[in-house]
Amino acid sequence: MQYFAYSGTVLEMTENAEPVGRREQNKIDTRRAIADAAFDLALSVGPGSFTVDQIAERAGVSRRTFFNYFHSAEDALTVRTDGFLELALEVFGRMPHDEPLFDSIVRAFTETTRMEGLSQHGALFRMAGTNPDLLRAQLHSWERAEARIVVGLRGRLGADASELYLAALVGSVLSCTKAAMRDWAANTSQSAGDSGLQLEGRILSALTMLRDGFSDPAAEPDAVALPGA
Amino acid sequence: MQYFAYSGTVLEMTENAEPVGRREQNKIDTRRAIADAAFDLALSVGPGSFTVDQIAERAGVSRRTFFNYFHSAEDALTVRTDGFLELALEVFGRMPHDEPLFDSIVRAFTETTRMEGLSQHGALFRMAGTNPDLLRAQLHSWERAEARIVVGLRGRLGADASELYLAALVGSVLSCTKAAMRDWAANTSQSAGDSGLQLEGRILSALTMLRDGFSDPAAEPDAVALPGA
DNA sequence: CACCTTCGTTGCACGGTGTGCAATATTTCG
DNA sequence: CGAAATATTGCACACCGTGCAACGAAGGTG
Repeated sequence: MQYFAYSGTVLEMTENAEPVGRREQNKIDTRRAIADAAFDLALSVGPGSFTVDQIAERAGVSRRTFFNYFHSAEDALTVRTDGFLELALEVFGRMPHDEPLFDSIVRAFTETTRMEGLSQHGALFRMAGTNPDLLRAQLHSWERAEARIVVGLRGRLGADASELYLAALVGSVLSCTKAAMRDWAANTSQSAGDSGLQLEGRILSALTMLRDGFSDPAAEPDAVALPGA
Repeated sequence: MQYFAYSGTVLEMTENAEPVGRREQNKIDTRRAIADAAFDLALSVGPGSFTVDQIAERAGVSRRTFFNYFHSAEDALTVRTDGFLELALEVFGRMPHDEPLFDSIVRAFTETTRMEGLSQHGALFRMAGTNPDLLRAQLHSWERAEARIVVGLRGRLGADASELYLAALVGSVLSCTKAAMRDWAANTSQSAGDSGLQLEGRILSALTMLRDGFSDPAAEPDAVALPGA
């Protein structure tokens, strides 16, 4: 129950509401313990090479309890992806509404890259390359985020935007971010100290391409400066 | 073995190479029979509400043979999605290389909507909305297509384009197409005779938004004319 | 504190999944 | 035809995902 392999992850977003009882705190701890156990196992023996029983045992819960929290072993590995996207949406929500939309989007994602445990995301992306089930779980995670972001963006854009516009825009933005993260995960060693900056640059590049309608195939990935801060 | 519920699907693309022996033809038939059986069941009892054994029985093969062809029940339902995207890539490959890239992309997708069995795609999209596993399988299908299209596009653009540019562009194009198909599936009755045109219009709208960098949230979804033909 | 209510955890059972393996049936080719 | 190549099938087995009922730990009330 009290298993902590990676002390700091994205999960503490849910710990903000201060008056949290033992019950809720226990659930948060359990969820974290399971997610951490799953991630540890995925790192050590490889994704898809371990069973739910192993996760449960390592997390100190029963097999049945695992399924009370997650639908599958792969789902336990998308907690971090979910957290990243949830955080990005939250950051986006705090952007001033009079700022140009594109700048808000870019800043929401680039500032989110300064979160903790970024290197774990790289590992997850690389793992998804060799495990179809994990890839599907991650794609689903992005898909869920897409739906939430559409809702958030509709509030900002109002009734001017059609549903098709919203879906196409959000889908494209997330595709570009995904592409940036994949490129970053594939071409960055996990021990690079400045990997956060490398990711920021790639996200900015991809989103700038999007803003410009992909009119310049020869756009230099790293030749753009970051806006704001 | 000789089960044919839906006579015409996308699958006959693989039947072009004429000198096909008995062995190969049998495999194609079996694959089709399984896919059709799965689709029939999904339509009649709903996705996720039937077992692999039922598919196998309806297709006239053993349970074990089903797994020789597909990983899961949901995978058998992505055959049509795979076919659509494969066809789009093939059509794109036949576009003249001196045509503007954007026009080629739009034509590749809009012309692909004239394929047979289009209404089945609408049904699949709607089913994915109520079944997470099916949704994941479909997302995976689009993901695989993305990888193939990147390869095809790299050949056309040459070394000018960075990997990030390619991935972001293809991902965005597919996201827009996906958004168009979802919007179409959600807002079009399956019995509409002109549903193909409605889909074409939506794809053109979404891709036009993409080309313009999503600069106009108030873009009229249906106010654009189709290029070519 | 005692009591009761609420709710999270656990074990159990059961049907379904996905795959390795060996036997069998079918196609291909000399 | 006969042998090699390959597809299908049954079987076994580990694992998955969930309903259910029993148990136990918070939380509230007097």
